[in-house]
Amino acid sequence: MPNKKNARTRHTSVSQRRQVTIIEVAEAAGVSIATVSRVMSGSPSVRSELVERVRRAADELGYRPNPAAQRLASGVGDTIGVVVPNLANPYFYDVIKAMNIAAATEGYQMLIADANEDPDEEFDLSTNLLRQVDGLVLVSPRMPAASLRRLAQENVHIVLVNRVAVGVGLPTVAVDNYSAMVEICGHLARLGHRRVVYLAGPELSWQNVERQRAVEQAEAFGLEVQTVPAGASIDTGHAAVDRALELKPTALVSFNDLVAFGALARLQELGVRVPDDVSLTGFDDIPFAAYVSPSLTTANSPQRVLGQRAWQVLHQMMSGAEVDDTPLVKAEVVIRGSTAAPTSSTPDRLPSRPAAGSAAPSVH
Amino acid sequence: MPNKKNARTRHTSVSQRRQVTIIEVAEAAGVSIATVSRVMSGSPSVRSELVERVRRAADELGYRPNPAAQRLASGVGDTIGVVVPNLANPYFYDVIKAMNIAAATEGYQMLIADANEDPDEEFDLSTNLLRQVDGLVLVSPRMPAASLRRLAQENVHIVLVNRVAVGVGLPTVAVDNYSAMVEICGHLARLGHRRVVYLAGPELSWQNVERQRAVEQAEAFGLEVQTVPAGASIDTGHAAVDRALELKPTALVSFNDLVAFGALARLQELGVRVPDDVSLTGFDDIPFAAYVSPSLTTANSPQRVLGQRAWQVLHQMMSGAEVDDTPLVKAEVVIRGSTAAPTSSTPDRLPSRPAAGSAAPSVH
DNA sequence: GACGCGCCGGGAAACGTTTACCTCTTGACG
DNA sequence: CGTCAAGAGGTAAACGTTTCCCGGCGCGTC
Repeated sequence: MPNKKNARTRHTSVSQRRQVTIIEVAEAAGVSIATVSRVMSGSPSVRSELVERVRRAADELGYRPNPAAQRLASGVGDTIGVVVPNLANPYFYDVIKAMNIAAATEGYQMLIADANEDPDEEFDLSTNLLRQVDGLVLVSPRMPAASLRRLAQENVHIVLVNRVAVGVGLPTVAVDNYSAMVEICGHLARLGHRRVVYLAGPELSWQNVERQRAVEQAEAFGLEVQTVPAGASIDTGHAAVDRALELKPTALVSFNDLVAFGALARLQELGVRVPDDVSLTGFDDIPFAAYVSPSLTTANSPQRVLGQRAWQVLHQMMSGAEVDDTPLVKAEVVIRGSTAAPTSSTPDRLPSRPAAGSAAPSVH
Repeated sequence: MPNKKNARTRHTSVSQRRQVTIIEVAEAAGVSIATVSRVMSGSPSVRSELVERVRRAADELGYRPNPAAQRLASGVGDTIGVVVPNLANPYFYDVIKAMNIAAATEGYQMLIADANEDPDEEFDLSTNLLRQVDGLVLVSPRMPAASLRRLAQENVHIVLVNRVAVGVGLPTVAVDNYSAMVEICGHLARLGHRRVVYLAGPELSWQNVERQRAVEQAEAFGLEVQTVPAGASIDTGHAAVDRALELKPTALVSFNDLVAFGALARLQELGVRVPDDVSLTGFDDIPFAAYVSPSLTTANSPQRVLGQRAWQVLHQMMSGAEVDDTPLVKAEVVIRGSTAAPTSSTPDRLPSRPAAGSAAPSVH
């Protein structure tokens, strides 16, 4: 048995100390397990002397109740599930974080699942989670309304974040995407933009539908709008730019900040200046939107508020309370450096950087 | 009973359909519950005819095993726990995401806890999680070695990410912070920097200790190093700049990218140009480091690799296998726009912009 | 001084699985 | 033709709680 050249330290099996159960505590304290259970759950109907004795016994033995047994016996637990389309998107983290803080305060934990932008996986994950949590939060779910409806019939409390689904009967907490996007378009129109390309998000995303609807509505402002699919991430935003530029826009309206970042990177690679040659907007105002260069004009989607409200609503439901239907949360447009008036009349994207004057040759 | 002015839609209680249990399936299929259990867990010792019958019955009834009962009876589950210092730090996103993908492939779920940079909370959360998961991943834990040792004695498999703790006996997956930071310092020294301030991370962070050790070692390069505490987030980085500038450095070496972002913002507020007046470096290379302006010189800490390896190691432990001690993962230094040679000889940080005017008041 | 009512606390039945153990059947082999 | 082994599947005992139900006891009331 030649010893391997690779040093291995044996991190072998765990110590097999058996778990301390309620029975041992009961024996140590000289009471019945019922009493121990009562003490642990703070029932008022135990003499304080016994409470004391049980507490001490539990401490000394290092007793900690078995959550699986508790859940099985009582039917309730202390865990909520969260399903998000993509764990790499900072937008969701702020929502999750806020929700987690709120939930943790109340003693709840979070089981998190990443659906990878796949509606089917999303549904499957939700279905699985259903069985082991007391409540479920679906953040920006992409699954069809029919799927949502099926979930709604299950034996769990569910709240939707950033997805308004009519006729499904699930309480919802969402941002007013439409108004904010209209405002962004208004801003661009006022700057004098005419040809705009919308870098569209996931087709099945409600937020995308809303934002796109807003952009298209902006033709009322005299904007000429075209759409190019661009996903929801940096990569996909990056990849969409070339097609978008073929449409010779003066401004790029991105589905979200990530897409805008990707677009920005690609534009810079191409030598297209922002906002000089083309303006660029994002959506969400993730913490980094202020730090890119140029800083991003975007809409501040209040993730914290969403997270908190989502928990609030879920908690109400779990407590059997009637739930207020929360109105859409306003998103505030924040104007930064990535938008400006278009330079020439009919600006053609031309990477060439003529001296200092930037007289781009007019094409088309 | 005046009706409220606020429209409320009653999202009342959940439908009280009782759960379908294994017993009903057994009855429907005309077999014992043992057989159902065997079929569900894919035991080979069941006639295929029965398998078929049970499957059909289960499907028709919509049977899904109760996870709590399974866990209680079998002693194992399909959940791992993850504790991170701060869910809002993008560095962790990719680690978590990679880990989640790997784990999900194997049918495992993730219970996530955010310790809020608090070592005590970290320990408590870990202790809680212990009881309900099959494995635990502690990402960049700040808790003292003694606490880790206590956790190590518990009845669960634990792996540490980015925390090397000797004498604790916990397998570890970590980045070679030291070498990368030495390299960063070398880069600065080569550029001609002499006075450097290290914007230090959390004192209890192993990564900070390593990085700081590297920076201090850089005095061998002729660097004069001073340290200012700066936390791990944008805010704290922002707040630390003023104190750092009092030391009149030509370069700021940040604990991580977030701190660097905060510092950058503050520097810009103060009119201090980067890298002209002062150079700035980060660490981690989070996805946004390339997009700030100036883009950030930093070290690429391979989060994906860490996440994958962490799962790998944990999985090995859970399967009872012996675990390879993984070597430190290399972090690659990536040089971008935020570092340059210091301007004058003995550069007093002077925000003043010689050419274009703007003589900022010299602060002490 | 008996009776009844609250409070406490114990006994034991769930909760829904997994799995050890046992029985029965069937086929092979001597 | 008898014996034995192997395979299939059923019975029931865990797993560790919660909680229903009930008995005992002390005290107030008539």
